[in-house]
Amino acid sequence: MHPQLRAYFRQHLAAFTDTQLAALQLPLTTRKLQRHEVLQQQGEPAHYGAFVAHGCLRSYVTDDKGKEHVLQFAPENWWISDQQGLVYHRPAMLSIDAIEEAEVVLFDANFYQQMRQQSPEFQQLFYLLLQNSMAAMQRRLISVLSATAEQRYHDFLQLYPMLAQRLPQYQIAAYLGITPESLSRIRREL
Amino acid sequence: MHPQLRAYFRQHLAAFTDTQLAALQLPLTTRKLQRHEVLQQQGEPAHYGAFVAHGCLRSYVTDDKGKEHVLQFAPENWWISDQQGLVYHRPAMLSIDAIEEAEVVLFDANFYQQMRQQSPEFQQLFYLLLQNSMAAMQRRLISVLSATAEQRYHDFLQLYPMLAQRLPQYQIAAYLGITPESLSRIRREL
DNA sequence: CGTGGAGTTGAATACGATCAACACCGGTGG
DNA sequence: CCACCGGTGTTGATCGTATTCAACTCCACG
Repeated sequence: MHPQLRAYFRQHLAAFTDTQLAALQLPLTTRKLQRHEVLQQQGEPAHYGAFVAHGCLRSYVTDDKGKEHVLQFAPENWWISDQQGLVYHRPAMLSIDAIEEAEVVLFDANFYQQMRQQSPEFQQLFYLLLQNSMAAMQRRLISVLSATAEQRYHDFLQLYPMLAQRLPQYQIAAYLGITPESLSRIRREL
Repeated sequence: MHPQLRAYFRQHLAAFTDTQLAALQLPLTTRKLQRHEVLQQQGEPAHYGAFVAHGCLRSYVTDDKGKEHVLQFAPENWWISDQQGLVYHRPAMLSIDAIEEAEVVLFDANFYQQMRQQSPEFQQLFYLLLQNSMAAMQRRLISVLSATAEQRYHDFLQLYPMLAQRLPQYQIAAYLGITPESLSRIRREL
């Protein structure tokens, strides 16, 4: 198992030692990604989800007008996948690619089941993760529905100051749901 | 247990008979709600989530300008709650009230734990439900980010034709993130 | 060098919000 | 039975925020 992932599990699963974790039989493969390399294409079968060991990925959709909308940024120690596509073996609704050169640990559709078999603690962990993503997405939906572009940008700066540094502006714009031009104008007022 | 809830579990949990379900010790209480009766106030401690036996509830937030934004409609056989508030014993981010006169089955913060103890099938069921809500919320976020008000309204009609009949227009507008006036104008073009 | 991606700026445009007035309808009480 | 009322929905005029399209700068990288 990738050391970064082992460390992650150690931190989130009290009941395991490094040795126990190393002994786990999980269907995981490590892979390096170039900048802009695509892990998954919207519309194609979803083969893998990923744990990001380092670098940064994003999930996004491309609408009919060709505009990209970012759903999630995934820097180190985040998980990213098209859950629905993986679980139900349906075409992915999301594309996933690397914003920076990255190293990821890939898992497939059986991963969740196999983890459950090895320990119910994993299931608990993944339930919590899902719950947190859900809460985050809820907050985001509310903010898109109720706040102006400027407020949303400031919220983003508050919430992810590191990402705001790291990411190109047009990616942030695609996350906030505004054009790069609008974001540029917002930033001018500072 | 409320017969509507028992029927629901029977449908979603293959392994249980009615007798077994009736024997389960779950902390559930049934309650009737008047139209507009508030089950939970944004900012106050989250005591209960609800399974809707009949009628229709909604969860929503009120922003600083006093505008309401609907997160979810919950007609018969839907679950509705402020997950985060319940689980982490934090103030609720959402308000929940009854759009129509309703009958609900309330559950508290321990519900999930107690269900797990009685059978892992419950955990599985709730994981799936959570996954589905997540997917729905994702689709909605994408549609708010990428589609016009008109497109979103048509999507809503497609997805929830029944609800569109049942609900007052201004509730639908609050769900779509537009004003009642705008929705009225959109409907004129038909 | 020079080429292309990222960011900025300006002018015109579009979409939805706001504000105000009014129509419609169901219920309540005189 | 009718008058009144509040809640819901409609319509019009105006306004504001963000988009679009185009041009231009800057800079990293070949």
